[in-house]
Amino acid sequence: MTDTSTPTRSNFIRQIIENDLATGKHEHIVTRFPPEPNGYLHIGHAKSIVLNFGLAQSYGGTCNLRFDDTNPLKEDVEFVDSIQADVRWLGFEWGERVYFASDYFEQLYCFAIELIEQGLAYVCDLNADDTRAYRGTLTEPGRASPYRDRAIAENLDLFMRMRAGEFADGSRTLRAKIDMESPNINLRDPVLYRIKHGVIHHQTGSAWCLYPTYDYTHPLSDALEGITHSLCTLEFEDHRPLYEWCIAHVSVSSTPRQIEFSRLNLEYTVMSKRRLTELVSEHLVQGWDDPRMPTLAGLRRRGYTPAAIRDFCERIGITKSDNLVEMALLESAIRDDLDVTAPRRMAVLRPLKVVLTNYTAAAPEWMIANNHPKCSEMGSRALPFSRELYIDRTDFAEQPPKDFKRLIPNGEVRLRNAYVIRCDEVIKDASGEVIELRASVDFATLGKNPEGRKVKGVIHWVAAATAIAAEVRLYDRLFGVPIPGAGGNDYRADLNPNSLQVLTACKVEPELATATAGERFQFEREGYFVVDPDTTPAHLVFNLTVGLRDTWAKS
RNA sequence: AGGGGUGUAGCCAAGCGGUAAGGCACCGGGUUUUGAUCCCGGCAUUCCCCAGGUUCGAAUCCUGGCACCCCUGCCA
Repeated sequence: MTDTSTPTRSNFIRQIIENDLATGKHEHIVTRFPPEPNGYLHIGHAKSIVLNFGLAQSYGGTCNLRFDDTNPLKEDVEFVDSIQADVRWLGFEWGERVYFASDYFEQLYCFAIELIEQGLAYVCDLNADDTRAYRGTLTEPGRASPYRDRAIAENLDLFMRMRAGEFADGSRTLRAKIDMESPNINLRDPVLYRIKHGVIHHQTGSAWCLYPTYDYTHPLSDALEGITHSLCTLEFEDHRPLYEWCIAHVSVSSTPRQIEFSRLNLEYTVMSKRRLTELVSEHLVQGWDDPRMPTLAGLRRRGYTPAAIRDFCERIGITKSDNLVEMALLESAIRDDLDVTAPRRMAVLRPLKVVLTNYTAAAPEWMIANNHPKCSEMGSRALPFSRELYIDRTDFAEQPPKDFKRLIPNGEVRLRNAYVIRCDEVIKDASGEVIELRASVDFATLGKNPEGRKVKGVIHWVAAATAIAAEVRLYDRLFGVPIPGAGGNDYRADLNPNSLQVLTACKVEPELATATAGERFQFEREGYFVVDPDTTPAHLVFNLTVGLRDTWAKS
């Protein structure tokens, strides 16, 4: 497993575990990450993964990967595969401990028989609508189902026949007999089993037409696996009494403890599986791995590193309070990682030609450029320099704003890793647009500062003749507002129309010719970029991971 | 007859009766051939949702309010 140990801060779950270990309640802990294979993992899942696997790691315990596959209608192997790939990518390994709740279907069925025999569960003939009507409301108690007091023998017979496929979908359920008047709606005789004919379960095929519900399956799966601490999100807090009820009334010896923490909310994105699925199926994005998506697949394609995502998860902490985390925190985590690991390169995103009129060398001159300003072990590379170059249009201004320190008419600027040049002439087309600059080189400025004056600006460039064409995809936040869909609006209306900007005429230094998908670089003065899988030998494509901090643009 | 949670700076978050950690953001200043990075400094001057109370002493304990979130799937 990747060394995922980072200086961890205390949180209430760690305190509970430390106490359980200190008092001898547990000798070692067992946690689990229990995704339902009905969608791709997102950054919110990463919080849970890092928590569960991280806890096991730091306390010498184990963490199981368990697919909570109790609803075959919504699930698919595509997702069991992508989930495993994503957890591995994040840096966690589960060894032999990958399980499926469906592995326990037979065992769960036996437990249900136990409940029936104890008079704690019954077959109910109410349909879905009637079940709802009998349940009561938030402020009114429910009423007992007319089938609640069925004889044990009849329940047993009916339940077996449910399994045998004698009854239609929705015609009967197995329900726990708890308390129809409980103020906690989850305890008003919750459904334990429902009938689903004709669906092919991705693991069990057509072996079953009876499927257990989450509320019944989850606690017992935890108990069967010997989970000590079952961590889930806040909305399951109300389910905890039912979780404990299930474990208490069947013959399992282990008693896992459910602990709830608050889910991650991130500004300018959506995290619900329903919405993410819609974005994909309605082609509002280009797929689960669209670089604008908060999915792990999307973040990976965007250029985020596993280490940065883990770091982010540590930074946000674990509590029970509602939260809305700023995008700046995620961006800070990836910048911190990439700043030390990404080799530097020069790439001109919006090329403007510059001709150096006093530069007459026929063959290119080779400049030496460090791959990293602080890490000499990352080496250096040779950069061709020649009479015709490209600089970025935004690095030249005829009418410079205050404190502009790039190139202006008759002004000087340092070409990074090369000479200081002076802009002598501005050439425009008929419409008045600047199409070329004529400049002259100060040959005395290679590797040293000019005498008697200070040149403040430094800009990047590429030599025209040897430049390589590239496509660069600039990404911005997927939504234009911090909380999409706030106030009951359709979240789709909040999509940011400018979340993707494709630049097709970029010029990059020749060193980048051999870059392969997944490689990350810092394009100096621009940001961090990753080579997109769409790249071919003939066509380079880079994705913007995150821009450099830009204190100039802010003011 | 409702129940379950949560409230510490712009955001995240430590704190667990002994006098408000840290990170992000922001604002200065220094270094710099990336307006990056890095470094230094500032950022809740009795304040922790509010009001009472207990105490030598409270963000921490008690009482009463207020605000926000979750729960009426045969979803998870």
